[in-house]
Amino acid sequence: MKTEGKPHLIKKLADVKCQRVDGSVVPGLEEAAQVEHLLAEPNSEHSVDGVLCFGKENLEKHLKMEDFFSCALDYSWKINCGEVYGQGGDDLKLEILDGLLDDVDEVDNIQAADDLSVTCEGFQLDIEFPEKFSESDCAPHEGSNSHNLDSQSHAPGFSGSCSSAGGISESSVATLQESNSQNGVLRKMVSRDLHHTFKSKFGCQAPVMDTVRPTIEHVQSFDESDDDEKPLVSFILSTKSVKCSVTKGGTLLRQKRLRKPTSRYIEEFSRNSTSSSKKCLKVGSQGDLPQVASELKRQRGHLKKIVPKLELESDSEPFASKSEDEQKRTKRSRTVCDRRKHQRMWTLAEVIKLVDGIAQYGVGRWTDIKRLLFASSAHRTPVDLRDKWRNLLRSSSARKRNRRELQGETKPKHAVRHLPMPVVCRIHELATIHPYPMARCPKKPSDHNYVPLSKQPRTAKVAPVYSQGRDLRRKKCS
DNA sequence: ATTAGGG
DNA sequence: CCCTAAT
Repeated sequence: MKTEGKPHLIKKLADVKCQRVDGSVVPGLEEAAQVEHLLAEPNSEHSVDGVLCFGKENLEKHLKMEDFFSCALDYSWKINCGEVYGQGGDDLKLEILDGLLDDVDEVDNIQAADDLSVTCEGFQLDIEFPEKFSESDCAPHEGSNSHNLDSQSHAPGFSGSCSSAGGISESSVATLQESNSQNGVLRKMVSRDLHHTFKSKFGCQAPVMDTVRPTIEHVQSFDESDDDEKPLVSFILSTKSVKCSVTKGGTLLRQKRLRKPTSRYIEEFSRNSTSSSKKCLKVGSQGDLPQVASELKRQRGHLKKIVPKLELESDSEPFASKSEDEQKRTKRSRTVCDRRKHQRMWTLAEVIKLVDGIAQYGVGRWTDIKRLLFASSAHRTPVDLRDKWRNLLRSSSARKRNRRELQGETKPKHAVRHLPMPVVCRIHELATIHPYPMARCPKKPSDHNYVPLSKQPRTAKVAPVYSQGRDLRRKKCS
């Protein structure tokens, strides 16, 4: 805030508990200083006239602001204010204008926000139809909200509050009270009207200052954590947190917003940097690849933790859910893309190694196999090994079946591609020997005396008997 | 953290 | 190959 050169203001503010003076609030206001319309000029140790003129100059703006507020306050505030201005006593007028002077920066602040009108529309919509959040509302809302987000640094209290009526009234009230906190009469009036309108509107008591404050702080925290990209996402998140308001801390929100994209970006980044050329990956650059992988993994874990919370919060928030859907859609498409890029063919050597490892350590000890046999290949995670083994089993069984059923056929199409017979035999052997629940003894266990698999450290539960190779997809039966 | 299982 | 639930 432009505190310098306005000692009287400082004093005033100090009198009013300096609610806005602490640095936490500043971001928006500092930017407002750049708008520089107002408080520069009235610097002329404003006599009352100066104040008046100044106030009149900005009367329009003020009225606009009223419009803005009235959106949330059902116009009663506007009317009241107009009356006050039109017929009120001079004292009152002066006081109001004086208050306006102090507020002007804030008003301009709001004005400076690119699309006040849009914002107002958003508010109005929300206020007028709080009970029917229909799909049709969503699109315009999102549009307006993204605008809002662009301007949210200017008007912290307003962005992100459009979503729910409660949120709006809360932050609006907050802003109002903030901006009018220097003016006793105005303040009283405002709060009274606020309470009145709020009461008539929502049938309950208007929130008190104390309940309001956390919202503001929260919104601000949202502000500082905002990043340029994904305005929608950030908006939604902020909205959610505003909705569930006071209890939720800003840190959680930040985490949510930061983590999710980050993992994606990291993933993408690692893809782009590594998979641009496969050879490059296979030969070199393995030094930092594991780190990336582990990082990815870790973040995935975080993600897992965080996402459910997110879903919890999103209950019955129509356009939040919609945009979440959007998120999912984009995410899905991206992941599909990534998956393709990711894919690395299993070489025969790898398969053999895997089979060896399984024969050596047993099925299920994928981490061991990975650590001991695939230590050099960073891109094969234990899960990959397991997947590969699964596929091998499936394909081998399929091949056997094929062979048996259609003996005359030339080649079992894609059943097992290019796998040398010995390997397939080994796979089959292992498949019969090792207790991998799904694929074990796919055919007739009765006529086959399979080894009691005593050696296996990780003896799986007795597998249910499956009739066909397709049993891979079976649900587990009792 | 690791594994099983589904997609 | 990815994701998730279960352990």
